[in-house]
Amino acid sequence: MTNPLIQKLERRDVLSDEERKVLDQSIAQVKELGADEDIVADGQRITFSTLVLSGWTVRYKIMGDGRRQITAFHIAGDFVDLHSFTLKRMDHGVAALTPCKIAIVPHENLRQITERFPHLTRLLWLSTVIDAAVHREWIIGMGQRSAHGRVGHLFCELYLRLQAVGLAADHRFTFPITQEELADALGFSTVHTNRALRKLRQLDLATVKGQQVTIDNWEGLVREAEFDPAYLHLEYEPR
Amino acid sequence: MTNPLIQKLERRDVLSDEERKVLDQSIAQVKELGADEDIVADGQRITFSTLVLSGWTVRYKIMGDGRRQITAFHIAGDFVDLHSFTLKRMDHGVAALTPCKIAIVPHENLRQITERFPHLTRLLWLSTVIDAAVHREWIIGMGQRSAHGRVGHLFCELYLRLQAVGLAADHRFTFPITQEELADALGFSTVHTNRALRKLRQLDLATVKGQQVTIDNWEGLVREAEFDPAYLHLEYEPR
DNA sequence: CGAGGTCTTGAAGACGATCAACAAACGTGG
DNA sequence: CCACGTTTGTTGATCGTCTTCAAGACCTCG
Repeated sequence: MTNPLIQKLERRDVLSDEERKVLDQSIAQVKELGADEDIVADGQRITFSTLVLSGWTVRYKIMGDGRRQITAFHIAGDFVDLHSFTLKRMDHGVAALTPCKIAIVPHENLRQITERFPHLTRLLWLSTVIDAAVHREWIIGMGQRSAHGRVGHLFCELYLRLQAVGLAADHRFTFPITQEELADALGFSTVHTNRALRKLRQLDLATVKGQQVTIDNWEGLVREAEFDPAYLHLEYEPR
Repeated sequence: MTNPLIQKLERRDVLSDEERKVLDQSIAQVKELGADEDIVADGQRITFSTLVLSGWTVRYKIMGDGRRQITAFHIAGDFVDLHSFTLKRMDHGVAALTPCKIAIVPHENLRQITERFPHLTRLLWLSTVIDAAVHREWIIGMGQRSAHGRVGHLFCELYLRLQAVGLAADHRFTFPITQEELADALGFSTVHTNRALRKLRQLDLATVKGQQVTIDNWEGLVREAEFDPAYLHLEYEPR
């Protein structure tokens, strides 16, 4: 199996053989996790970062009253907490949503990449910067988009991200997320989330059936959700 | 005047004389801007980044119907669009809210820093990663906090950020933002924003008078807004 | 001093939360 | 393979939050 991070980076720039090798060698350990297992705890001081090889994970924060806000979904190729390399301490938790395979990359190995491989460093930096761009898009959605627009926007985003690592095609993808988890990401109640999904169905834009999302009308959904893929920065560029 | 970026970075790690010098020399030009002037346009291909030396700026996105979502406020020492160094293309606009003094840092100079100064590179990377942490906290607020909690949280954040560059003390700071702009950042109507401010006043937590914010009860506001400064990563650490 | 921008308040209506009940799907043990 | 319990999804009803529209007060700066 090819390292999905390499696949993701090569979508945006050329990697040399040496860079690919360094990335692969930076992995100290591969682990398997069960669904709902914690990967990193909020507030934890940390000396390694975690790369998702397969499965879905989330970043989240628990509020005083027990409510949860999910701030990001992560899939194969995503470095869930690469930011902890410079931050040193987590400001949120990370958990597996589904059974996952993850790679542990010690911060020391990342530090050596920054010392010796400037171009690769810029690409890793790019990954965290794209994460931030996705965060901004979520802020925009939460501030300005309708409920069903928010769900639709997320579906568009996930479809393109999954497609970039070969996990989606034909406007369909596996979505192993309960409505409760989706609600925690959108900042809605589960009831309202359910109604937003119903609205997307009624508008013939997207359908969720089991763990399968089908985008029935991509153009229409893009229009309704005001989705502009620019923020995912999927273009090939020298960085 | 000392470069406020250096002040901000030195709050988090040691800079060598050489690193300070390199940062100062990376500035190609200093410009003065009037209030409401655009700094960078959404979608623009860009070859330099902008550092705020004084004044307030915002990142924002305009929706199809003309509504605006502000995704970040920036003050002295903030690199408004350092992320464009790796992204190459803007996915939002940046504008001056007040008259500003800004420094232009060509991407070529940043590239050379990544080639020759790994530690300084990590600190610049850190800046973008803290931006992302702030974005996440905004997502959490928009998803879970009450209206006045959201405003209060923003006040706590801005107070600490301003304090870190010597622009606030005694739980007061200058806040040159209209309620309309504040509303665009919170994702509220101006009317509701006004009522959230009134509630903070009624709870004796914070008061806005003219362009001055006074936090009347820091402990109380921190509790009410569930503010935990950890996400600002203001600690001193070797990075 | 007057005019435009900003702030404040009231009232009506839309949107989203909560509570409650039931249906459907899933998984586990018999 | 079926039965049963548990989790997840769906819908209705009621209530609170936030938006919109509208009007008046307060600045501030030419």
